[in-house]
Amino acid sequence: MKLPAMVQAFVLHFGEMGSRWGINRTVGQIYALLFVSPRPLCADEIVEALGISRSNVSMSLRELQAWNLVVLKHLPGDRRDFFVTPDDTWQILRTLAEERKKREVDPTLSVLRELLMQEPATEEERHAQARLGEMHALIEQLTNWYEDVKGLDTARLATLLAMGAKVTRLLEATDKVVALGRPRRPRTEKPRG
Amino acid sequence: MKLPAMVQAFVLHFGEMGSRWGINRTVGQIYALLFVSPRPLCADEIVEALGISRSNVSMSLRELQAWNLVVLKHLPGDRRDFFVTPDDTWQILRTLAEERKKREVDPTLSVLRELLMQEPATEEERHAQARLGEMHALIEQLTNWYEDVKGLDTARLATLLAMGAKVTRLLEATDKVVALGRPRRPRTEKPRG
DNA sequence: CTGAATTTTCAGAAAGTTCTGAAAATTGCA
DNA sequence: TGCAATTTTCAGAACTTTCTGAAAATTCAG
Repeated sequence: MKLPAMVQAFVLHFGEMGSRWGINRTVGQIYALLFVSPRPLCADEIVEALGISRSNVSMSLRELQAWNLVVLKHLPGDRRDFFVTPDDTWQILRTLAEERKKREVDPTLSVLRELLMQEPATEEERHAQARLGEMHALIEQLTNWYEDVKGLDTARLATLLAMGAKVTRLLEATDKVVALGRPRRPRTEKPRG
Repeated sequence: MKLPAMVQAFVLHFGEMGSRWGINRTVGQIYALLFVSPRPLCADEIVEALGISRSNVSMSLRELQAWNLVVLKHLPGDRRDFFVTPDDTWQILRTLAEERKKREVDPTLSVLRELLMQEPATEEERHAQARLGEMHALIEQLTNWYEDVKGLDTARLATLLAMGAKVTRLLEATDKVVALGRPRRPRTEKPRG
């Protein structure tokens, strides 16, 4: 590795974190390297920069492509495959959230749903099922929120984040204002333009 | 294992997922077992139920306690340690979020901050630092949101989740209402990109 | 077509992690 | 105190994941 100190530190850290995030060390390092690189890199440059085997780079790049975290790029007059990370850092976050949900949440949700369909045979199973029901409800609330929010464009998402917990205060205030002006009615959803 | 079929299925699934979530198989299984159990279990009961070694149970329980995902409980007139998961499923979620943030986000944030303090020596480092700055800003926005929201009581948190993306519509509506009462000003932000 | 450049695959080596059994330490009762 | 019940520790066995080198496959210019 003959990288600038700053890049090196970042790459190594990302490798470490990679393990905690369920992507492996090499994959994390390659991602980090591409993320800070001012231009597309080809496999051999990555080999050179990280001091790992060519085959490892090849396999890790496949994995990153599968996760949509890097994309392949061809340079004119060069036969080799080059790679970059998407520019938009928010997009990276979205991708990551989506992939992790697919791998880490959806399977559990579907197992829970199946188990909740079953008739509990004993008191013990009845209790277990009730507990599973709680967990299912909770995960479903979270994923519904996520599905709802993930479609927002970046500006709105940023607004939402900036607002944070203040939203609930706003909601309460709005409720009161609405309550003042109107007799109570069941509210129907308005579709958005 | 001589568990009810439903419990067994859940326990095994959670074990599998455990690996994807960075906690290991046994830890996942023990957690799942305690989660659906109608009463506190002691180590030997867990050994019996899951068919794993006593020492493994002991170590895994330590880990779960460190994560605050199970708590120790003493039954009157019994010398053994018993274990339960906290009842409130939301609390479990909060704990999990907090622990994962500590392990998976905070270290990165602090490395990024350090690297951003440095003077870039080359053009390459300048570019890398700009990129790291983007990542830092993004993670910080997320953690700020999280810090803000995590203090909400469960009812408000549920409201917030239920509201989801509709919040931004509400915000825009509120902006307009507020705007009516005030002198017009040029807007910096364009709606709907 | 040929063959050099490049990428991919895969068996097994290396490294990392999880799990066990045996032994040590702790606890609290008599 | 002594002792049985219980929990903890830890070296190394078993298992899993990651990484490599060598070989196969693909690509494309001539």
